Amino acid sequence: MRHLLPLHYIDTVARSGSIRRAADKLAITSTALNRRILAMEDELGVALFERLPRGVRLSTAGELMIQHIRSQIADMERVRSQIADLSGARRGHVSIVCGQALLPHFISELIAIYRKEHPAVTFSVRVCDRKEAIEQLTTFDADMSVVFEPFRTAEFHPIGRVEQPLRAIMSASHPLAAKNKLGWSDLLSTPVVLPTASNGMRFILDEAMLRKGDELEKIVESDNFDFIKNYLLHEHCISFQLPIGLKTDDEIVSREIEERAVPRGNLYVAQLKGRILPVAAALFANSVVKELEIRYATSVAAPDENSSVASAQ
Amino acid sequence: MRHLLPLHYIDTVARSGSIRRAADKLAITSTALNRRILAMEDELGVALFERLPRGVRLSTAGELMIQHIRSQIADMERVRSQIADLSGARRGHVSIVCGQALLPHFISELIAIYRKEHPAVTFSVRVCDRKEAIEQLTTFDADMSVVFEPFRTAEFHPIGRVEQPLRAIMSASHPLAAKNKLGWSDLLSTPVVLPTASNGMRFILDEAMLRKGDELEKIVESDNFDFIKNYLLHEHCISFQLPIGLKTDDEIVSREIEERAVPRGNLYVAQLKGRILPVAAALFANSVVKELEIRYATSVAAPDENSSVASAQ
DNA sequence: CAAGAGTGCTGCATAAAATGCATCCTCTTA
DNA sequence: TAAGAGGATGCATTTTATGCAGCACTCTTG
Repeated sequence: MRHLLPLHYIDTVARSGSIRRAADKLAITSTALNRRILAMEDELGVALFERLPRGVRLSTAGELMIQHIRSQIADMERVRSQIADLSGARRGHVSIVCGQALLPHFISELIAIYRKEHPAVTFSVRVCDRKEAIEQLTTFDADMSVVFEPFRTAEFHPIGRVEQPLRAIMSASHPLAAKNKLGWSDLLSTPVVLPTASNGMRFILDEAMLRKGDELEKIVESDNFDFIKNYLLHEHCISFQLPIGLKTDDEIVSREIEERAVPRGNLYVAQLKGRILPVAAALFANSVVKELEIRYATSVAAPDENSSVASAQ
Repeated sequence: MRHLLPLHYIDTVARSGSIRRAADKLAITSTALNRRILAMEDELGVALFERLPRGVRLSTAGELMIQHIRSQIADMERVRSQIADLSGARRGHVSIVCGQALLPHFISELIAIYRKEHPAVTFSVRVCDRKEAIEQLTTFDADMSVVFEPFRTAEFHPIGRVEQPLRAIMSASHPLAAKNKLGWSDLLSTPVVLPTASNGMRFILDEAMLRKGDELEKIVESDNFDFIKNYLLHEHCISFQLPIGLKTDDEIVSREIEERAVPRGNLYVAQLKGRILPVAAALFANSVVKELEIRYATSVAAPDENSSVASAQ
């Protein structure tokens, strides 16, 4: 879209932190880019960027402007998608961020199902922690997020929610594998491998420890679930996983944990508040919410705000 | 704003219904304008306009696009206003549509008060009926509306509401002026002058007549309140007005009407759903809502949806 | 039925704007 | 103190947009 080229330029500069770097990405000279920015600032009457010795940084006015710019670019994408929808072809792109537990089984399966019906829709999926999720939404880098115990701000707009208890995972040969349900004392009786602090499960566990006044015997910490899973095979210890992240596996087994020991957490599907998603993204978000409710709905499965995804007409 | 010139062009063509007419308004040749539209359609891959023998009309895709365009232009205005706000000067423009009753006293007074504090803010006020109000909002021609018994659609977002009973108005010498409160039979006993069908009061009155099964003796109909008011001085008849539209006046007096005869109606302050108003408009809208509640709040004065105007940070 | 007015569209010459190159100046950092 | 990275600027060049004249078409009108 030609008319929002200037906006795209500014966006790139803001992300790059330097006009020359942005110019490289945009495949134009820094001169041209620089002058477009000067022209825009001239029109507005204020500087959008503060000039620093090592580059540029958004000014306060720039912050206001960049939010407008990103929303306009995203909204144009929505319009394009709706227009494409008119001519029969349901095409478009869906950008998702999700927690690590969601990615390997749940999200991948749903994307495959969706793409079977709409082969013209492409996807990008990134893993991120509970704090990054909302950032990705506000910068319009992601259309939707599916995250366990996400940071919730004013811009965070939940469109679906299910509760997820933590389950203990361990090798089949671990002594605790003999029990069906583990209590707090069981968890204390064995070394544990924990996800890093940015993870939602870790958040729940840290709170549990604080409340109980006990510390789990943390021996290894990692932000990679595959690593954790493999480590359990080498030493007799346990770790944790959400039901949605589990896969039946002979070597690794999972056991229920008493709720009074470790409370359930919430898995949220969310979008940016006030945003109207492109057709494809809205449809996919709906399918995620629906599937979550079918598979994991507990007593109260309805989201706490508004269950309906902003419809795309 | 240079970058949304193409968008403004399309908007003008859509409003004008012809490329040549639009070109006149924009002070460019029809050639240039035509080519910009062709270029835009080429980029999108679909025609935004249907070519008719007597001009052009928005296609379905164009309808989608024009909504995006108008919201983009309006939102840029908001950003400009917020940026101006940063540098201390609170400037901007507020565009209001309101019912005829509101205009002469209430709105004019509030604008004067507001402008005393913010002299750099300009206003435009247009009178419109209950149906036009929502149209003006959706086309972004008005920032806010203050209308009695407006049409309510999905795009209509109330930010304030007060109830208003209808009052009977008549010359001081009219026989009914002797009574303090009029019933349905009183209204039937005298000829009446009615506002036209597009008016909210007329809507209430028509419903009352339908329910009662009686017809008021309608002798004159007009869409102009000044005319109606003057007519009351020439013939012994009555008409109707809202408390907010009344002014103490020796020649014309007003009398309460029993609620079971003619029910109260609602006066709404509203904006377009999902829109973030420019700073000045948001502030003025807030002042209108506040003032309405101070002056006319009944038992339940809170609006039925969300009382807070979308804040402008 | 024919003339006329109004419409969108196109080729070509011209005017305007954006771009790239070389360069300058400033500031940080090793 | 020298080197490097970064933003601004003058000037020639290329790209883009504009205006003029004219075409094909449709509907209105006398």
